[in-house]
Amino acid sequence: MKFDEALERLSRKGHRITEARKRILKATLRQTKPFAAGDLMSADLDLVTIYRNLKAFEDAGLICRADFNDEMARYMVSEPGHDHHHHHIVCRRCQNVQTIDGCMLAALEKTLARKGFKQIQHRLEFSGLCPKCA
Amino acid sequence: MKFDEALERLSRKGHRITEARKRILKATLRQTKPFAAGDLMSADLDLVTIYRNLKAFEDAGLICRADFNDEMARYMVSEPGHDHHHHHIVCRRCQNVQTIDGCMLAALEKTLARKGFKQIQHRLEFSGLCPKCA
DNA sequence: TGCTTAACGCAAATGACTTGCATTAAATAA
DNA sequence: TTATTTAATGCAAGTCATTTGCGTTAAGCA
Repeated sequence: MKFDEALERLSRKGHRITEARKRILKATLRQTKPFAAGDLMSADLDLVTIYRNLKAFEDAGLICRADFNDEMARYMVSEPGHDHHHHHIVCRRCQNVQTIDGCMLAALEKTLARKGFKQIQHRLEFSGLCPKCA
Repeated sequence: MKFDEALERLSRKGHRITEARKRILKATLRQTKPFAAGDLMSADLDLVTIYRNLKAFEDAGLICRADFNDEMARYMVSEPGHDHHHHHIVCRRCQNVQTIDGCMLAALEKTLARKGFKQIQHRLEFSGLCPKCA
């Protein structure tokens, strides 16, 4: 995701482009792993402003939440072109993320649908040691 | 899970059988949906004691955590005989849970392993409207 | 260039959960 | 059975991520 495209998307959603927002956006786009609000912290930014901006970024589709099992919300920068349904594998050591394209759960959802379930959704996250860390 | 078997398992793990523990255990075994600590609250029980007991129950394998996306920990009573790997589908309306036996993700994990990932794990939760609620 | 209102930053609140500590009472040994 | 040990309890207070209130600042439009 490029900085200018991100600004454009924010604008289009009616969010103002402020200095703080630009700084937080830059820090966000710099992230290569799932990150938490605290990871964006810097001396000249209020944490509250970071939280509010993460909400705006999520609203504009710049980032998406991907909680793991720890106690805080994690986000990942959305890659345009990956807007469709997909899953991730996160390295438990280096936290790097790879996208797993395609999803083989349609068959199972169909089975559940046959049993009478409606509006089925799923959340699936893989973790492991990535090739570098293994 | 039967009350007496649960007590037995707690004992075997070195946990004492106290009055408060028995009361919390009874309330726990009464749950049919994923429940949170607060769901076990009652006038004569301290929330702290509930938290500590949930930890003991988890340790003894009586319950297991199954977080959904909300802000608190959820637990489900373990059914003996379902100790193997499986997933759940939770109704987004009535919160009822059904077990999905078997897991079709082995193939995908194999693909990931072929790419060099090690010690792969996954977390998968389905949600939807159950036949009754649909 | 002035107006409206979103966004900011500070302080304080929230809510789930944990920790410290003195007291009580299981489980075990005597 | 009784004494002993130490886990479990209950209260108060503390964490920690996140949210809310509010007065002030400034973005973006008229």
